[in-house]
Amino acid sequence: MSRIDLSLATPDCAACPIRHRAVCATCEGEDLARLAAMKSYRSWQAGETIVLEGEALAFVASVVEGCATLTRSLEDGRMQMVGLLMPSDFLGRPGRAAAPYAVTAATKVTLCMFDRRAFERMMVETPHLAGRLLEMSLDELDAARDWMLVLGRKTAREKVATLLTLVLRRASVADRPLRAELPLTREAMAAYLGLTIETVSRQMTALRKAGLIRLEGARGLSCDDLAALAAESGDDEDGALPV
Amino acid sequence: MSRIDLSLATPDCAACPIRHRAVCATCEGEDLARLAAMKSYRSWQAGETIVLEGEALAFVASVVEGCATLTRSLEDGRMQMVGLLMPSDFLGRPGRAAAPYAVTAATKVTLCMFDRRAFERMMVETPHLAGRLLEMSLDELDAARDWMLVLGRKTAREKVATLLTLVLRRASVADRPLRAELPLTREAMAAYLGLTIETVSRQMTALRKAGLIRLEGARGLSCDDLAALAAESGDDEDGALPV
DNA sequence: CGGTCTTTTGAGTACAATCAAGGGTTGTGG
DNA sequence: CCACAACCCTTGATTGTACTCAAAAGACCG
Repeated sequence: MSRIDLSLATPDCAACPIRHRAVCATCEGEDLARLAAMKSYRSWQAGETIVLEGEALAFVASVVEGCATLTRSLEDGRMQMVGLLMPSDFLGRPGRAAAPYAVTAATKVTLCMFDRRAFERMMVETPHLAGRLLEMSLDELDAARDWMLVLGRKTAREKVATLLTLVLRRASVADRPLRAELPLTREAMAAYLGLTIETVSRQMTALRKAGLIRLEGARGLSCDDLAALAAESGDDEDGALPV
Repeated sequence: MSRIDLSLATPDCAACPIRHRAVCATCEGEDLARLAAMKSYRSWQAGETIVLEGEALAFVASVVEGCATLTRSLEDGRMQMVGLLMPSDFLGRPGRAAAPYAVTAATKVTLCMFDRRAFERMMVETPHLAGRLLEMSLDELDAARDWMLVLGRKTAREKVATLLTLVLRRASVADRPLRAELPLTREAMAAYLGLTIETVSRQMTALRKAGLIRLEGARGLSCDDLAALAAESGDDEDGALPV
C-alpha cells in the first residue's frame, strides 16, 4: 500500500539534513566513515509501530525526517506520551536492550539506524561520540523535566497553548501570520498533554474563539500574535520551553 | 600511586558509603586521587536552599547522604518537583552553568562537591567517567519519563500509593511489616505528585482506613502487605518504577 | 456515494482544588 | 513545667475543571 519506499540506497552523510545536529555532529573523516558503514535507512508510515513497549532493540537511530512519539501505558490502557522525537533526535539506549516505552510514527518517519552493538563499541573507542550523546541526553532530561511541570501544574488551556506555542515556534521563520501543520492528531496531543481528546478539542475551540489562533481543517494552524498565545501558556513572558 | 592527602577535612573515598554507586564508581587509583583532590564536602539543613532556579552553578556534586529536591516553578508560584536526589545521585550539568531548577534540602543533606571546570576537564581526559555519567543520566531520563506517566494519567489515590510504594521499597530489607520514615513533608509530596497537600493528606487517610498502611505520627509509615499497596498504584502487579 | 475515522459539540458527573477551621506536635521563653 | 507560638497536618464544605458518555458533523478514501 505504501507509495514510494524512501528506503533507497542510504544517502550520503555529506548531504544529510541533520548532519550537524544529530548524534554524528562531532564526527568527521574516519569516524564518519565508520558510522556510515554501519548505517541503514528505514521508513515508517504515520501510525505504524516502530518499537513495542518493553521490546528489545537491536539498533539505535537518528530521526532523519518526520515525527515519532514515545509512550508509556498503564495496565488498563491509559497512555501517556513521554517524548516526542523530531529530526536529529536520537532513539535508543546504548547499554540496554529493552525499550521502556513504545515508539510510534506520528507522521511518516525515516530513521538512520545503527547496529546497537557496533555503535556501543564505537562509543567506547570514540569518546567525543559518547560526549555528544551525553550532551543530547542531558538536553532531553531537561525537556522531560520541563514537561513534568506542564503535566503536573498547568490547566487544560495552558497545556494546549503551551503545545501550540511550541509547534509554531519550531515552524517559525519570523513570518507573520505564523503558520504550521500540526504533526499530531488530537489523540496524540491529548496523550502528550495528559488530557482527553475532547478537552483538547474544546480548548482549541476556545483559543480560536478568543482570536488567539486560526484553524484550517484539523491540522492547519496559524497565529497572528505568538506572544499573546504564549501568554496563555502560564510560563514567563519569554516562555521558552527548550525542546 | 600518589596518596595525596588533601582529603584531610573530607572523608576518605575508600570509606565512602556511595563509593560504588556514584559517578565515581568506575574510578580507581589515579583517577580517584584526581577526583579526591578536587572534592569538598558541605552540608545543608532540611529546608535550606542549595541552588536557586536559574542560578549559575560553579560545582557538580554527588549526594552522600540525605535527600534533596529539584523543583521548577511557574510565574504565579505554582511549583512542581521534577526530581528527587537520593544518596549517590548526581547533581549538576557539566557543560552548562545555569541550573534550570531549584535544588532544596528535604532532609539534612551532605554533598561531595567537585569544581565544575575541573570536573569537565577530567571528563574529557577520562572517557569512562563520561561514560558513567551518561549511564546515570539515561537512568534519570527513564525515571523522569516514568514520572510523566504518574503525573499525566494517575488518580490522586494511585499517585500517593505509587510514592509510598517507592519509599517503602527503597527502605525494604524484606522485613515484614515494612517500615520507613517519609523523607518528605506533605508539601513536598504534593509538589512531587502534582497535587495539593490537602488531597495528599486525604488519600493518606483513605489508604490508612483501607488498612493498606499504618501511620505513626506524620512521618512514620509502615505496611504489612506491600503488594496490596502496590496494587493501588495502577501499575502492573510487579509495579517496579525504577528510580 | 457510502464507509470509516477523526473531530467537534453537548449534557451530566466526578474528582481534586479551593476556602476555611480545627488538631497535633515541637520548640521557646517565662 | 506550663503557656504560647509556629508550623504542619487533618478534616469539612463547597466549587469548578476536566472527564465520561453520547451523538452529530466533518474529513478522507476507495
